[in-house]
Formats: sequence, C-alpha cells, structure tokens
Amino acid sequence: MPKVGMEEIRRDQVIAATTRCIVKNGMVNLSVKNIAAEAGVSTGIIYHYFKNKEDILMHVIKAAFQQSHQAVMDTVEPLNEPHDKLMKHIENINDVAKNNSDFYGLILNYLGQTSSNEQVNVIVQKFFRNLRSYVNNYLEEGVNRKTFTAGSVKNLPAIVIALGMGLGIMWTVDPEAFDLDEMGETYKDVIRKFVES
Amino acid sequence: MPKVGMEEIRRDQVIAATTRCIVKNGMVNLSVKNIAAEAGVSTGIIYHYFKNKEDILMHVIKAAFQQSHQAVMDTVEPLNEPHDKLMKHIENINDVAKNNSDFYGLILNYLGQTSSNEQVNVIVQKFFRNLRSYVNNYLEEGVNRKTFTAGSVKNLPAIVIALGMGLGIMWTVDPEAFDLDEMGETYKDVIRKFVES
Amino acid sequence: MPKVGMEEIRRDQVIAATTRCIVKNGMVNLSVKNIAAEAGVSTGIIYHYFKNKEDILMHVIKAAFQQSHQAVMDTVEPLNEPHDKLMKHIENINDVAKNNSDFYGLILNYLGQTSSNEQVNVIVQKFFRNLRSYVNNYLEEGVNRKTFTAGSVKNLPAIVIALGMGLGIMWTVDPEAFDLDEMGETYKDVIRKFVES
Amino acid sequence: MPKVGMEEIRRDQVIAATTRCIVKNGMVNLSVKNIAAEAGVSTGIIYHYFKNKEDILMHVIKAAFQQSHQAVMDTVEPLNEPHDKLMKHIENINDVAKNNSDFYGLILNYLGQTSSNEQVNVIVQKFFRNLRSYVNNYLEEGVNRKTFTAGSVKNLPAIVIALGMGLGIMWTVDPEAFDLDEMGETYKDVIRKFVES
DNA sequence: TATGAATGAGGATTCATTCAT
DNA sequence: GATGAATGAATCCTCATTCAT
Repeated sequence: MPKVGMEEIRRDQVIAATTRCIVKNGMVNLSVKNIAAEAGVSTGIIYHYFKNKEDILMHVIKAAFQQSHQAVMDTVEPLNEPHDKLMKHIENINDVAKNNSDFYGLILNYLGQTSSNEQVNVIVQKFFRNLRSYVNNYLEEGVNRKTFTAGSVKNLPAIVIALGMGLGIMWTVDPEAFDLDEMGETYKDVIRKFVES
Repeated sequence: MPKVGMEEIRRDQVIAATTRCIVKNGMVNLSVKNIAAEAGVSTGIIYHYFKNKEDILMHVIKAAFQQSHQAVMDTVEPLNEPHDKLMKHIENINDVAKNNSDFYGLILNYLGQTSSNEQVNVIVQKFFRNLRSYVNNYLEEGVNRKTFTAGSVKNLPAIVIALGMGLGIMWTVDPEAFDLDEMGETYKDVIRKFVES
Repeated sequence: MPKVGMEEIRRDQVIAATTRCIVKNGMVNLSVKNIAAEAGVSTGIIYHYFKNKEDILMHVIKAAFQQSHQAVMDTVEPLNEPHDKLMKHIENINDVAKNNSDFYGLILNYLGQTSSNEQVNVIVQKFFRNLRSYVNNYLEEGVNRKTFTAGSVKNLPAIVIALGMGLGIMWTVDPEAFDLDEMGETYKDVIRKFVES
Repeated sequence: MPKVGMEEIRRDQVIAATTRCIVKNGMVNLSVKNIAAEAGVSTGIIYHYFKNKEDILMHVIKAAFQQSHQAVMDTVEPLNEPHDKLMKHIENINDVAKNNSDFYGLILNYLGQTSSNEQVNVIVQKFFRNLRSYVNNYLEEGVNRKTFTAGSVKNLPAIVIALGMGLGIMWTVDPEAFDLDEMGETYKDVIRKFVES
C-alpha cells in the first residue's frame, strides 16, 4: 500500500464506513471508534484526514447528495423531451429507494438534525432546492414547447419531489406497505394527470 | 407542592420537556440531564417515573402520534361526505406543519432511528398504516357512493400521506421553499384531479 | 395491624429482610430499596427505626451472633461432662452450616469488612473471642476433672473454632466438597485425638 | 513514558491497585475511580485494558490465587518426603497470614460474593479443590510409602486446609488472638497426631 | 502516514437519605 | 407510624480528541 497519496483513499474509506455505521446503528449511536473499526483504520488516522466528527458528518452527507446529483445528470440530462425528462426523474427518485436503500437510511438520520444544526440545515436545503430546480427546468422547457400548461407549474416541483421523497421514506420504514414498482407507476400517473390537465 | 397524585403530571412534564429538547437540540444531543433541566426536576425523579431513557423516548413518540390521531378524529370524523373527509384530512396534514411545527421536528428525529431501533420502527410503521387506513376508509366510502372511481383508489392512500408528509418535511427544513397555504391548495388539486379523473 | 408498639416487629422485619438480601445478592449489591421491598415496607419507615444503612448492618450481624450464641447456650450448657460439652459444641458448629446455611452466607459478607470497618471488626472479634472462651471453659473444666491433659489446652480453643469455621466456609462455598455429617465425625476425631493424647 | 508494550504493565498496575483498594476499603466501597487514583491512571484507560469492573475483579482474584499456587509449587514440590511436604504446606498456609496479610483481606472480600456471584464461586471452588488436591497427593504418596495409615486420609485434605484457613481468618480479624508462630506448631501437631495415629 | 494508548469530561443510572403528606 | 416522591451526589462506563511513538 502506498504511504503517500493516501488522502483520497482514506477519506473515501472513512466516508463509506461512516455511512454504513449510520445506516446500521443510527446517528445517535455513531462513534468515531465505530467508524474506525468499520473502516479498518485506527482512530488516530481519522483525525489526520478530518478535522473532527462533525467534519466527517458533513462530508458524508455532501457525498451522498453529490452521488444523487450525479445520477440525475447521467440519466436525465441526455434526454430531449421535457416530458421524458420529468418521467425519468420520477423514476430515478423511485429507484433510489429500491437500489440505493442506504440513501434514505442516511438522510433520515440527517433530517432530524436540520432543526438544531444550521450547517446540516443549509446542506439539506440546498439539496432540496437543487432537486426542485431540476424539475422546474423541465417544466419551463415544457411550457415553452407547449407540452405543459403554464398554470400548473408553479408549485409542481415541490409536489414532485415531496411525493417522491414521501413515498421513499414510507417504503424505507415499511417495505411491506406497497409494491414500489407499481407505486412508481401511480406516482407518474398522478403527476402526469396534474400536469397535462 | 403536592406529593401524591403526581404520577401523571410528572410523566407529562417529562414527555413535554423531552419533546422540546429533541426539537431544539436533536436526538443526538439529547441527555437525561437536559430533559431534567428542561422539565425543572431532578434527574433522579425521572427514573422514578420512567424505566430509562429509551422508555421516555417511546412515550414521547407515542404521545405525539396519539395527539395527531386525535386531531384527525376530532376534525375529520364529524364530516359526512367522503370527499369532504378526504380534503379535510389533507388540510389537517398541512396544518400540522404550520400550527404544530414541533411535530415534524420530532418525527424527523425518530425516522432516523427506524432502521436501527426495531421498537421505533414498529411504532412508526403503525402510525403510517393508521394514516393510510383513514384515507382508505374515505375512499372506499366514496367508491360505494360513486363519488370516486374505483380504479384510482388502490395506491392512493399512500400517495396522499406521502405527499403530505413530503411537503411537511420539505417545508419544515426550508420554510422559504413555498407558501404553505397556497401549496395546500395545490396539494388538494393534485389529489382531486387524480381521484376524480 | 397495630399502629403503636410496632418498634420490635418492624426492626425484626427489617433485620430479617436485610439478612436475606445479603445472602441472596451479596453485601456489595445491598440497597435500602431492596431491603424495603424484601421487608414489604416503604423506604421511609426504615429510617424511622434505624439511623441509617450502616446501623441496619450492625444490627443484622449482632442478631446473627446473638442467635448463634443462644444455640450454644441452649444445647451445650445443660450437659455435665466437659468432654460431652466439647463434642456437642463441635456438633453445633457443624450443624450451623447444615441447618442455618444463611449464617455462613452472612458472616462471609461481614468478614470482608473487618479490615476496613472498625465497628464490624470489633463485633466479629468479640464473637470469635466468645466462641473460643466457651471452648476454653470446657477444657479448663476437663483439666480440673483430669479428663484432658493440661499441656494440650493452650491453643486448642482457637483450633476448634478455626477448624469448624474453616470447614463451614469450605462447605458453604462448595457443598460437593465433602459429606458434612461424615466430616463432622472426622472433625470430632481430630480434636479428640489431640486432646486426649 | 513508553506508549507501546504497556499492556502488561498497565494490567498489573490496575490489579495491584485494586487489591490495595479492596484490602484497605473493602469491596463494598470499591469504585473504579478509586482504583484509577490508586493506580495513578485515568478512569478511561482502565476500560482500555479491562472490559468492566467485574472483569478487573476476576483478574484480581485469579492473580491472588495464582500467586498462592506458585508459592506452594516453589517451596513444597522440591521436597521428597510426603511428611515433609505436608508439614511444609502447613507452614506455607501459616506464612500467608503473616507475610502476605493482604491475601486474607482479599479473599475474605471475595468469599462474601460466592453465594451471589457464580463466577466468583467457581473460581473460589477451584482454588479450594486445588489446595485439597495438593494435600491429597502428599497423603497418597505417604500411604504408599507406609508413612501414613490409610484409614485417616479420606477427609484429611479438607481438614488441613480448613484448619489453616480458619486460623488465618481468625488471626487476620484479630491478630491479638494468638501468637501465629506458636499456633503454627500446634497446627502441625494436630495434623501429625491425627495422621500418624 | 499510521497507530492505539491516554485523558477527562460527560453520559446514563442508582442510591442513601429527607420530607411533605 | 407510614408512605413514596424528590433530591443530587456518586457510580460505571463511553467518547471525542490528542499525542508519543
């Protein structure tokens, strides 16, 4: 193993380990010792690469959001039609719960912190704004192209994201509540009916 | 100060104090010492009325859900028309965020625990199932009375609750994201359009 | 239940309960709350009849020693022959382990305190001196009557008591170590052979 | 101060400190804080080397018994004659009270725990069995060589150990009770007379 | 870079004791 | 006489962080 240029390897190692710890044991039971053990490193080295525990936590959530952002970019942006983009985005939201279930386990642990930790709050706000902004772009594009009616778009981004997130949370907490794929179709129907009326 | 019959008073005192502590500082920073200080009692007495910290936490979430359940009962049940009930329920969900903002601050802190604490998970699942079940009742009633079309109701309860919860969370995290009252109308429109199509 | 003249009843109740608690859970785990529960009274009343926990403990050991003293008096003193007295005393010591096994469980818990608690030390010393003194009396009587040889009696009281106590402790700790009745005979043989040689 | 290879040093430090604390203040008043202070370390480090307080206590008694075992091995085993071995063992038992008075202060504190703490009970039982087993070996050897008569050996190991322990305890509790050296001779006489009759 | 020993403050919990009723 | 609510100090243990190696 190289002894120099470990920076990124170690940071990723710690971030991944922390994510697993939070999802498995909850933020409440997260300790630096656990993180170190899960990452297979010493506690000391963690403080070489991160300022403190809080610093790790910020990097973890940023990394999660960054990954989510990337997924949208990779799958949605290549598409041309606003309608397709919107539907693909919706599918994406649904896929997160199914394929990357850690994601919800993770942000649920951070959402609780938003009211007491300003820094977390800012990051989460930015993430939500980002999500709404994507949707807004598709909608505006669609309105321009007369695919969507202008009247409906105002609050729609929030509706789309809120519904996706709500379903994701609900399913994460109780996977027996409904069939995720089938619900994904209903999700799209709901939005489609509203946006095309 | 009376020395007898304090049981309920003290328990409520501690539950209320714990709720405030969680909302203000987050579950991660919750300590029994804080709870005692917030409640204006000694730490010792807390263990006279509760088995341990976990026990308090369970009572806190149960109390919050019970209160929410009561609000639905009080406002929705008196109504006669399924459509009115559904819309009233939706209004209720929205009102929670506005009038009882602690509620979201609280459950966001518990949602993070669902993946690691089975007991919390069960309670939250039960709560969500309850909520969906209410909506389902209105819908079935509406289908019987031909107010709603049968085809749409299958996944609708989850949609209604998920959307409401998603909006509540989003607004709690970022109250500047949208106007809650206006969004409430859109929320109703979305559901109405879907259910009546 | 009478409300006056409860003094002795309550004190005995508490002393008996404390004894059971110590034997069952060890002095290390003894709490006033446990005592109260075992005695079926409130914690408050305990402080009405005893100065504090230490005070209870002193009364418990005194009561145990008093009882042991009484047993000797009742069974040994009526006898006439020094040799019979000595053997009866030895039988008594053995019987304690068998019939009143709490006794060893109790004093073992107090013996540990002798090095750090002067008051306990004094009580235990007095008890041992008492025991040796009984034996000494039989021996002196026996020497006077020419039953025993003078040379052997000097250290014998301690030997008799030490051997009895050692066997009692050993058997209490490990009842499978030997058959108590058979060992009682050997115990008597050992002393008899020494004293009559 | 070195930072590596401290494991054994620290463990011994803590075990020795705990022993002193127990002898001085009794097990009832033993706290991890005291141990740490007596050992001259922080409380935190104690939990780095021991699982918990119970774990320390187990190591303390094991160390004490191990030391006692070693003393027998070193002084008794080199001897050839069964009779010499037996007498040397007896002298050893007596010497413990005189030269290593902490030993009795220590085990007296553990004996009280045997009835409530299974783990301690097992350790103490094993220790006693060991002691009896040594004596038994000398006796069997002696019977083979016709030094001892076969009839007397059955219960003798327990008698030897019990008497030694009883005397040790008695003297530890009340050193004025008798002269230890002189009593040691009587102790040997008692056993000798019994075994050689 | 990397380790893990070391610290001491802080966490949950228990406990002896008091006191209003 | 009797209760059990109330207190706060003390207990066991964990944890974030530092630092010698």
